[in-house]
Amino acid sequence: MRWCILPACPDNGKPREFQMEERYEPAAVERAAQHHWNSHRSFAATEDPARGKFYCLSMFPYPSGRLHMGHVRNYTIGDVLSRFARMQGRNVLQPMGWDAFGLPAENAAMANGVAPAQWTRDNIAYMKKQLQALGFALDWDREIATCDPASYRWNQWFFLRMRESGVAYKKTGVVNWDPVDQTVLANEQVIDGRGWRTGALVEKREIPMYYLNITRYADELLGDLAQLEGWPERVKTMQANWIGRSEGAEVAFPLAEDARALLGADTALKVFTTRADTLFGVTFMAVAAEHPLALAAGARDPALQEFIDECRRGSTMEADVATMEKKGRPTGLHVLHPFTGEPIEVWVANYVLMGYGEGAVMGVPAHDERDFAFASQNGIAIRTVIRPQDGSYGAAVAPWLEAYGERGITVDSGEFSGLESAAAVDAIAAALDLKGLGRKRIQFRLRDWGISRQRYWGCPIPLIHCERCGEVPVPDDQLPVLLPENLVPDGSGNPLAKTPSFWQCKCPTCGGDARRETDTMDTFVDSSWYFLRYACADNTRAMVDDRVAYWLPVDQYIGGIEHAILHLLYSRFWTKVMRDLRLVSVGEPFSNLLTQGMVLNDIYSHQPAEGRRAYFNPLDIDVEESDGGARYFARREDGSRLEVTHEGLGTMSKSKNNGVDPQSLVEKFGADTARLFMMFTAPPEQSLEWSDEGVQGSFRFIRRLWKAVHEHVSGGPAAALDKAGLDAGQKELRRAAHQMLAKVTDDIGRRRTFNTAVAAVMELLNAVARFEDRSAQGRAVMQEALSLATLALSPMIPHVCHALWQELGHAGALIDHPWPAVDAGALQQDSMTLVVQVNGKLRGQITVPVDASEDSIRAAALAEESVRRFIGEAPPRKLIVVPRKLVNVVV
RNA sequence: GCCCCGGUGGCGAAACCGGUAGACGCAACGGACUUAAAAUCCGUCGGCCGCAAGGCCAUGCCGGUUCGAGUCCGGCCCGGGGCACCA
Repeated sequence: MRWCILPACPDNGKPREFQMEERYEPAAVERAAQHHWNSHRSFAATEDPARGKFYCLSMFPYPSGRLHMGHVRNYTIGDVLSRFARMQGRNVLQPMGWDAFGLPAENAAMANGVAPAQWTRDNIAYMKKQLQALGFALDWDREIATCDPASYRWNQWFFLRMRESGVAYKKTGVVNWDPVDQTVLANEQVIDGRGWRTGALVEKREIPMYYLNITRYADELLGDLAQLEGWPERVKTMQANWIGRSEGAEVAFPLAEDARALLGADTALKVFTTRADTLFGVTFMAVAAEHPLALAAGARDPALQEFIDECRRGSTMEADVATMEKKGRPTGLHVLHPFTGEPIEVWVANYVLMGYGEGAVMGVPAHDERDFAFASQNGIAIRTVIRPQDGSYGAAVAPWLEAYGERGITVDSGEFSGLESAAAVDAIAAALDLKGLGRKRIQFRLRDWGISRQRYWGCPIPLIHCERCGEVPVPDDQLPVLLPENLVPDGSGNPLAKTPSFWQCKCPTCGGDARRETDTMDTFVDSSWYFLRYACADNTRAMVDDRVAYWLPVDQYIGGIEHAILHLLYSRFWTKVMRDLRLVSVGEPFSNLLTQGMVLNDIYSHQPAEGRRAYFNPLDIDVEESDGGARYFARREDGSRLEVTHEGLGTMSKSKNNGVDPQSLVEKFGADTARLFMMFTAPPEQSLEWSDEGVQGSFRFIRRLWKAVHEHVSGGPAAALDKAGLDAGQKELRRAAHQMLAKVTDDIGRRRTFNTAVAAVMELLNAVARFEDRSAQGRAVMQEALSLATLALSPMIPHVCHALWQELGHAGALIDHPWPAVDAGALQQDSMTLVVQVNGKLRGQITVPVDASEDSIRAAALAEESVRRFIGEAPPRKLIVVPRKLVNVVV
């Protein structure tokens, strides 16, 4: 360690926080910078109506134990944008908190016997230290953890308001049931249709649950997407498809004699269809296994009942349902065609879901691919009732052709024959309406949001069940319903249901013995409004206050693309409900959205003959290449090796054991290197495949920057810059510096491509290294270039820039310095280089004055030697001049 | 299965509105410095042909539009995300 000779500081008499060393020592640099920010409370945000606010929000983490690279990437992006906005004069709020309820805490409890509360709070403490070490410009005064009663009491309070307004209601829903553990399983806990701990075949079970009526807002959630100009198009497309508005018709098929005998005379089998024009092609009906008609038929037919039971096994996941073999059984019951009165047999099919639409569909094999497959497999008639406009096929026969599904002209459809599809839909719907058997209707794919969870580590639903009074809300003045924090789940059901001290209570209405609700809320509830709470985190008397009106909407939201649908849709919905209950004034919570790509890593696993699949960290894998491909071996703690399967790439997660802990990176290279690496490696929206290499390069760059400043300042203070008196070389470096600044300003501010911003500063630093002019003006230009580089990099690597700024002799801390302005004069050039093509192929270059006329450019291009060689004697057929870019000679 | 996104040198990437493909960095290789190593600095670095000048090929695959396509259109293959109880 060596001390250098310090240059005098021109106008800064303040003592140095440390002496500049020749070597870059990240630990000392980061300690000093963080000390400055903390002691000046640089990031504590206060409401100031006079200043333009900038609410910059990153999705809060689940406190899983340690930060992972996805967090570092996410929070560095947010920090760069926050610090950039701050330098541009905005009043910035960048808060942080913890999505602290959820399943992993219960899993950890089962594995280690630690109470979820303790585990969660320990994790929060550790991860908070990690976040602080990374130097994020966060206002920690507003920190919230969703497992704190101060936070979740407002979930409960607002749930009761939603219940009063009818947004929250109760109905039955389907869950995964593990018959051995007697417990409800999350989809994640169902593997190949079996419970992850017991291996037992999972059953579907219907239980009462609370729902939020998000479908009431479906139209608005869809329509308002158009306002969200600051959202990525792909996210809006995904949400629009998820909401899935479709225009169609509801059709009621009256029950035939056989079905009426079982179900009563008044009922009809209702379906929704977007293809009412194919109504005369219906040759069967399919209902879900849980449909009343199926249940009634099953009761008198043991073979059918067996099939219904089979349908009830397996998972509730749509991906499973969609990929499983399509099966069906006839019920022997019939419904009547609404126009012809012809009997149509009703089938039970495993691909029809009770939760979708009416739980029943009409089968038109000739014009629907899935119905076609089902009919072919089960020997059901196929009746063509649509002819394409060009008459390109006669009857629909195997194999299925795309054309069968297209719209056209109706045929063999009674009085509705000969109509174009759209007209046929209108005519048929109108006729159905007259008969009272149907009407046009809009159907959404979106389903209501079930929020009940039969789990411990979540927000208790504030209801009391009384035998006399029914379901009674917990009075507001008794909120919050506190979650006991000392329970340890064992995997067999909800511990709350086994804890009488929790559920035993008195009815608030009659005072008699009553039972408290033991279900807790989906954790998506917590994340649907946490961003509002940051604005007023210390308010113990109300969910929101005036400060919410100041900060909302969020100006920039940053988070993983995996949240493109559920979390973002639920938050939009929740905000609209709060608006309708007059708690907030905005209808959309997030003005601008940046969806960060996932950080991916290899996944290695081993499936033992019995028990759970084990995952191994990529760091513990040896790869052996051979002719037949690669084999993978996991090194185990006892020194043995186990051959494992490479499952491919996947998002870094605890469950796949493929996370990379940023801690070692920070300890070895410092926070700035970790931040720079994440920003430089890929553009933020793109997924990033992890690799250890490359980190060195980021560290090396910071060290080169440090060295360049050190060498410069050791030459003493620089003279004042005389812009008009520069020579060509000085002008060139100055132009490079301002070009860099223009690019970085645009890349951070508009394009949000931090990788190219870093590359631009690297290029400038390469030019600085080549610049050997040590004259007074040479050093003045150098001083400006290094100062601009420091400012430009400061949102990304704030610690080292804090130190370098002082070294460059500037008064005041960098954190309080505004973003610099580009000097247009520095960018001016006399000549420019144009590319010359012949028939679109690059053949040469010409250099012309910037103000050259098009004619002189044409002449110069044609005179260029290699162009003449390629065009030969032939006169050019066409000359294309693209201003400031190129000339293309076409022969 | 359905919806969304991506695929460019050995690797991460750049090319912003259809106009020089590979900026910037990593790795590798050659050299300088060093007793040595590290660090640092200089140079080479898509493929093929050529002594060179230069030419040809090349942005997952096949086809199209255009004076000109990594970029636009159609079809396919592969990878990733989501699919409502992981968060």
